[in-house]
Amino acid sequence: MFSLFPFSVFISPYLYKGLPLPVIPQPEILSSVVYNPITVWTTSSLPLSPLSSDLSPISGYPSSLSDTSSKDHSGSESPRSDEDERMLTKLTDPHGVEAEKFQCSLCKKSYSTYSGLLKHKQLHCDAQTRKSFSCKYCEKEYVSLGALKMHIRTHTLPCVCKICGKAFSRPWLLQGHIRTHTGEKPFSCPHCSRAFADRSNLRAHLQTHSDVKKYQCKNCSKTFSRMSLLHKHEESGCCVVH
DNA sequence: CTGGGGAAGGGGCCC
DNA sequence: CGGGCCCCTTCCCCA
Repeated sequence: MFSLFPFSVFISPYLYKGLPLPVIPQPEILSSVVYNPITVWTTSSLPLSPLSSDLSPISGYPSSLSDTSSKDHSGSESPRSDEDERMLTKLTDPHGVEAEKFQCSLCKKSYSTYSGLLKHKQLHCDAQTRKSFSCKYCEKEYVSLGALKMHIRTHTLPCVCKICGKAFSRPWLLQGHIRTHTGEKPFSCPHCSRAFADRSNLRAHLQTHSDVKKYQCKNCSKTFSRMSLLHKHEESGCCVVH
């Protein structure tokens, strides 16, 4: 479904990623995407995220801005995993007699067809080996220990502000918080004099420079700069079927 | 009431 | 596996 949307008309996150300093792209670079957003979203047609990191870098921009160094989103993923390759390996005995061709890497059961193996994995092995990590502080569950540990930090709040004592789950949250004390605003709007302590807030601000807002009510076609404003609008009754 | 800014939370990805 | 950084989203407050 995502292929239906011309993502490239939006600000590419790659314009920001990987820059050593929070350098904001020059107006002439941003202008075509900031001032002329062609597409608006409705809540029913919204992609998971209009500025999703699945976006392709805007073609034609300098590579220094589209950043291919620190993060490679160029779609180098292989169509088939190593495990799949192993599963597809033909199993033959030392005498060359072909056995069942496809073997489960987990329980070693063999199947004559790949689809048979896939079915087995989906219904049996994968389900059995799928682990669940539960938080001891709440009822959340995660499929990986790392994700759980990350979540637990939201309970333990190990990062404490030395100035006011407020605690945060992650260092960069604390870092952002400290800016509220120092007044540091490293993210400047290229179109006005405003500056922001948070990059996301700058991104939201950039929408206010756009003539056409990208979040559109599917009923009255009114557009909004933020999804939250669209939600507010819809909840206020515009989209109620009379 | 609406729109915008400030602050913060949480998931995903890369190194 | 953990840290760092990315992103989007949400909540609150104010003009």
